[in-house]
Amino acid sequence: MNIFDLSGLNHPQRQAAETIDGPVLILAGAGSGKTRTITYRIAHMVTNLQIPSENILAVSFTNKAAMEMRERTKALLKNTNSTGLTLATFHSLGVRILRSEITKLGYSRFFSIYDTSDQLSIVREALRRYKSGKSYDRKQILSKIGLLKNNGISEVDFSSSPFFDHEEPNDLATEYVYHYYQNKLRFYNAIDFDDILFLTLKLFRENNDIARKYSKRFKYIMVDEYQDTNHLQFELILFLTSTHDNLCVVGDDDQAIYSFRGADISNILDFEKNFKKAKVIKLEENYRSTENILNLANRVIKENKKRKPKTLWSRKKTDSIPYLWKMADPEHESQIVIEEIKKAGQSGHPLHEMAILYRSNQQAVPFEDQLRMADIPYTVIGGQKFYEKKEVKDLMAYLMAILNPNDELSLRRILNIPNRGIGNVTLKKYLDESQQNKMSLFSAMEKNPAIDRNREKHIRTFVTLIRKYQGVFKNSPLPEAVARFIDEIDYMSFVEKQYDNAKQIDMRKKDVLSFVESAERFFNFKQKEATLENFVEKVLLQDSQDKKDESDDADAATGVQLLTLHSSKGLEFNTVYLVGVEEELLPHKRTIVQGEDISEERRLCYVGITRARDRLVMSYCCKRKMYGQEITRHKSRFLTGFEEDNMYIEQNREAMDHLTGEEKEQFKKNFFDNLLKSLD
DNA sequence: GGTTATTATTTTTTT
DNA sequence: AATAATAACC
Repeated sequence: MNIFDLSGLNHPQRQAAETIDGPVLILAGAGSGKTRTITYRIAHMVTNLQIPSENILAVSFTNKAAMEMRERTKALLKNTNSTGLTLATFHSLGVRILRSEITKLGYSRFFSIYDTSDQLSIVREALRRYKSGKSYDRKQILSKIGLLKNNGISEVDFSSSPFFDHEEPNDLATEYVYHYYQNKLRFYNAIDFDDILFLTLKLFRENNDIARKYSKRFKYIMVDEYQDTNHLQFELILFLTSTHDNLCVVGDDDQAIYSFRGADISNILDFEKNFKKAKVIKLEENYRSTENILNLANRVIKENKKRKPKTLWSRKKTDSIPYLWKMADPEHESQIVIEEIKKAGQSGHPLHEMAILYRSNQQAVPFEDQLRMADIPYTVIGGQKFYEKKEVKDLMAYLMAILNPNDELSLRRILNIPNRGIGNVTLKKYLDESQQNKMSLFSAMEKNPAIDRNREKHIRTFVTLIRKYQGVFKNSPLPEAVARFIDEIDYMSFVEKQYDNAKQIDMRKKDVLSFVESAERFFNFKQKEATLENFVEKVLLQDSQDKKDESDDADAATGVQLLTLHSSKGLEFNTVYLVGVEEELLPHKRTIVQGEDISEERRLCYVGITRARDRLVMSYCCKRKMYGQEITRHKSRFLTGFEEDNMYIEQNREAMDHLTGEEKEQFKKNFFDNLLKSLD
């Protein structure tokens, strides 16, 4: 029998890995070897304790974290059969459960999943019907609906819940919209992201046997990033542990950064209250950052009041101190940072060990420009989602309509793409027809294609197309079916017609091709399970299970890494450039105006600092364009008030503070020499 | 039915 | 500044 060796763990880590039965809370500070501990724990359970891998469930928050865990576990268990192991995000687990059980809630198993833009268009429709002189903010109403769902409140319960204020016009509008919205979704056989958790919970509540079934299957449950779980997720965990109490949660209250999504930090703070006899294990030794970086991080986070007491420490001593660079504007900022990265790259530092972290996605733009100009490879993590690109969305809408013709939103999107002579007027006629006969738009078209004699042929062709491809997708391999479909509707010609500039066309076509490639990879990876519904789900949940294959041939993981502070959680790099550390950006303007929860912004800053192993450079700009206007900016409050402690060195890069007088003269001379040369 | 011009609105973070 | 929604046009 194989023995899995746990001696590579320190004492508390080992204790965490060996405490298998009963509730366990692992308070894991930044860089304390959290993932290592979890993966070793799993390996210990499977190899040493002979626990069948299908009884183990590990849930994490983001796909990236899930993938990292998956790979590291796989590496530890390479000689053992661990295929039954379930490593998932809450959402992917939810979809998996709903796929096999959702009929009990009156949906068909081929439900569509709607993203934010789909949601917004239904809200817009609802608001148009909700006539009341005043106009409402769609986004505000949608986020209220999200808040309600994340607190387990259905459209029926809203008006009698504490979330409802009958004197607040926005709530009255939300009340109407919420009903309208849910009715539409049910009619379309569609669910939104929040429904994935909401409906899974509903399913468990109404069918205790199903909840017990899953609880019996998952006898050992681990939840990563527990500080970022919300109320729904907490209740799901309660159901999953209804037949046992083998629950191990891992988290760090200092890294709670998802409250905007309903995350409730009291889940972790009250764990010992909610789960009696819970063992608490603290991991406080940081293996990642140098002492100086860690000291700065501790200094920044210290200002937050409501924290679990802990002292992170590191053995890594160095002389180098974090920098704060003062820049003129974002162009200057990106220029200086990229120059620096270029030099580091030339002297042998691997590019993928350097990361640029920022608060909001749009900050990436000037850095991308500079990197492209300097011909340095880079990867932007997150940003515009693959499925948010117009062409991908079109194709996805087709796939969803083929899967679920009741999905009116998808159907309407692609009805006239490419142009097939079914415009708004015809659509209107069929919408009326569908409403009158209480049938879906697609059924209306199929049952009565001749409402308008002139359009009959077009309608028939469209209905036949969808029906035909339902068969094709059933009977041929996914990538073949996708390619054949794109060919049949001559989508590439349509793309060509849409744009006049050749470069644009080229890029859009590439998106279409990578969509096909992604289907191919999915097929190679999943084989028999590469069904249409699984593929659609994968794209929508941004689940990159097949990422490994991707990086094998495309070197996706190389190059400088560009990502938001949010998506940086759980990752680490040798060098971190934390850019835009300014008031109104970090902390973000929105949180300052609302006058609330600045502590979360501070945690965000803390997360950024603690990503760095050896070198940390922060920067801020003196001016920045916003709403098309130039605005003066200031250093973030998170770095003010302790300048004399020398925890970081501030340099004015505009005034070349980092150079000696002699170097400055040399620089100026070189600058003018180069200028003269370029004039020749 | 489709295209273009004008106006209004927008900027946080992710599943 | 850039984009989406609406109105006016062909």
